This record gives sequence, structure tokens and C-alpha cells, in this order.
Amino acid sequence: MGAALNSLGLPTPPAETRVVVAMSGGVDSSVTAALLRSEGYDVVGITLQLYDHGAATGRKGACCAGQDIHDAARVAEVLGIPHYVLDYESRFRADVIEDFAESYARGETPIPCIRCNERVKFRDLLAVARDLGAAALATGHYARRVMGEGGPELHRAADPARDQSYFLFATTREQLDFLRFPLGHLAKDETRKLAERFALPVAAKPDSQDICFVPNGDYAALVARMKPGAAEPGEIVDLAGRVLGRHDGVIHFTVGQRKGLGVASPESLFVLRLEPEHRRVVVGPRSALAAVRVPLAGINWLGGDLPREGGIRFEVKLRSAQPPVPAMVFLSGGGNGEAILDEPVAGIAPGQACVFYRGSRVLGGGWIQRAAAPSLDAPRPITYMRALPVAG
RNA sequence: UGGGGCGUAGCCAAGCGGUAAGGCAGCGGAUUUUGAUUCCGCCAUUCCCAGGUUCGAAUCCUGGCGCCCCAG
Repeated sequence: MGAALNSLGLPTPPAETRVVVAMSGGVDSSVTAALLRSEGYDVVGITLQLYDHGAATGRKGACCAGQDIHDAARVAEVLGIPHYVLDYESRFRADVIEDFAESYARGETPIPCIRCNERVKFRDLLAVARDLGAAALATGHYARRVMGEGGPELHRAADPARDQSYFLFATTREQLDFLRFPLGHLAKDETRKLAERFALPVAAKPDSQDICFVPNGDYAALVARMKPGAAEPGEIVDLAGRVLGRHDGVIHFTVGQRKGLGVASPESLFVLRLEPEHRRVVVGPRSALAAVRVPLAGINWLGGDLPREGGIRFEVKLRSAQPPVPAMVFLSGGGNGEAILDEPVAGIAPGQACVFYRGSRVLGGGWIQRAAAPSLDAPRPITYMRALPVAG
């Protein structure tokens, strides 16, 4: 009763508190493990083997997954903690890579990192941690878990440049209860310094970037292999339906994209929308990219009591590397809803996440859906000018 | 085979006797734990070809070649 809480907010002394750390083999998760170990926690490192680059990319001899696992094991050895490697390849393939390919085939732009958190790390790995008797699962994400009146809250990282809360919006309240993000208050250079101080073998390892299972950046080749029909060439058309050129498959494009169209024009052209059913890429000027309505599905709500109908005021983040913008969010039940932005934003891509913020707190988010744009083949709805009052 | 116009980078295009703007596309880099966006850098020793005039020609002249338009 009333026992002092440890640094993870748990009522037991660190030495009696088992914590599983998800170790990717990178700097961040290694420092996470080192920090907790230095505080005396009973740390167990777990690394997930998620993919085999030989199989994923069709290349032989490339095995970064193996290298990362090896790095994680070395760090665990330096720290003197137990380390386990779990084979999650088939699960990752079914729940993340397959979803990724299907999403692209639908003309969307998926975020596999969120799916991985949602469906692998925070589900299966979390369950394993519980089975191991751990009191918490810690990761190297830059986000903060703050205890509020209604329970744990998800907040942005202290370092706005490093904040990864966008990638965590799909975390449920139950998961959040068990999760810990020890790096949430650190800046990246501090993490590096800690890695050096702890003499971790990965201290100088470059940050990972790109999609982990697509090391060479050629995600389209992977999608084409998994969904051959989605890589069919088609037409590049403007809003009036004029054919401006051809493309090698809609999977190469995302809404808002400028590069790679190969169409010369007086001004730059951007992808306005993808119509995979017609194998068509619709392009137009930057000005045509602006939108205020953002249809959402799969909404995850972290804010406690579900709000009554009507709009809720938020700042919403529509992509990871862009500041949030003011909006009203309307929830319509069944995980669906819509965000109405105060000011138009350019290049909102279906498949990306729309995350709701209030101050530093994440209150939820949803997946951006394709806007109900009229097809070029459909008869155009007639729009009438509003009658002007007759001048007196 | 009458008249007129035009040929400058992959595309568009400025230049009109003084030593090849710009845009688009492309390439390279920075940024980025998704895809994009954005930013920075590069990108015609040469102006359809051949002669000529000139200190100097993409610009003027002559002759070719190739397009386009008008024409009874």
C-alpha cells in the first residue's frame, strides 16, 4: 500500500521487476535495455526475426536481419542480460508485408511500421512478455507514457524532432498500460552519448531508415512480385481525362508525388489520385492537391470516454514529418469518421494515418481512406451556380 | 513545287550582332523509423546542315534539308 513507485511506475523494486525490452539491434532499443539494466531491473532482451532478406528481396546473400539480430545479441552479452530470438517471419509476412502489398494494390500508401507495432510487437511480443512474467514491455520509441487521472496517456516525445508518437496511434489502452518508452524524454544525440557511455557495440551504427523489409528502397518490386496484377502499366491522365503519358504501374505512385511521372509540362505535376481499377494515375497542378475533408476508418480512441456525436477539436497530423494542423474530427461509429481541416492541406494520401493531438497528448487516430472522387468514366455531376441576388 | 511561317537540350521556350535565360523532365545529394513533399547541386563549348559577311553570328546573307499553314 502506498509503496513508492519505481522509475517505470511499478510498485516493486527494480531488481524484482522483470522488464522485456524489444531489441531490434539498433542504437535506440540497445540504449533502452542498457538504461533499464543500469537501474537494476531484471531485463530480458527479445529480438524478433521478422524477415529474411534473401526471401523478401529475391536476392541471395543479403541478410541484414541476421546482422541486426547479431548486434542485439552482442549488446545483450555486453549488458549481461538474457536474450531470446523469436521467429516471427510467417506472422510478419501475413500481417505486415501482405497488408503492405495489398494496400499498394488498392492505390493506397501504407505505413508498415504502424502495422508492425499494432499486429506484431504490441500483440504477440507483448503476450510473450507477459508469459515470461514481465511487468512491462519497453521499446526504444521516442514517445512518452504519462500517467493521467484516467490511466496512462500517450504523449509526444520531449524532442519534437524525434517524436514517433505518430507511429503509435493504433496502440490500445490495454497495450499502453503494459508498455514503457524510456527514451521519450531524450534527444537523439543524448541517446548516442549514452550508447557510448555504456560502450555498446552499436553506438556508431547508423539510424535505420526506409522500410525494414525493403532494404534497397525498391518497394515496388516487392509489391509487383506479391501482387503481379497491380504492376500493370497504364495511363497518366489529367483532371479532364487527357492522356499525358504512361506509367509502369500505380504501385509506383502515391498521392502528392511529383517525381517519376516523366511528363513535361509548363508547371510541375503531382499525383492527385490513383485509380487502380483503371490502372490510371490522375495528375494535376499543386493547387489541385489541397483538401479539407479526410475520411477515416479503423479509428483508435485513446481519450477515455468516447465523446458524444458532434465534432471534436484537435490538431491532426496527416504524415509523420509534418506538424499537426487544426481540425474538427467527427466520429460516426464503427471506427469510422472524418476530419475536417480548418485550412486545406496538400497531398493527403489514403493509407496514411491521421493522428489526433491535443497539446502533446495523442488522443487517437485513424487510417485515411480514399476520398469519394467521381470517376472520370462516370457522368459528371452537374453543379449549379448559386443564384445571385438580383441587384437592386 | 503559288504564297506565308518555323527549325535552340528528352519536352516547352527566351534570345533579334557581343560570347546560349527560364520552366518541365532527368540525375546526384541533404532531410526523413512509412511513402511522399521540401531543399541544395548537376544538366546545350553550342543553336537543322553547308558556305559567306564580320574583330565577333543562334542572331545578317546564300544554298540545301525537314516540318507546318494558306491557296485556286
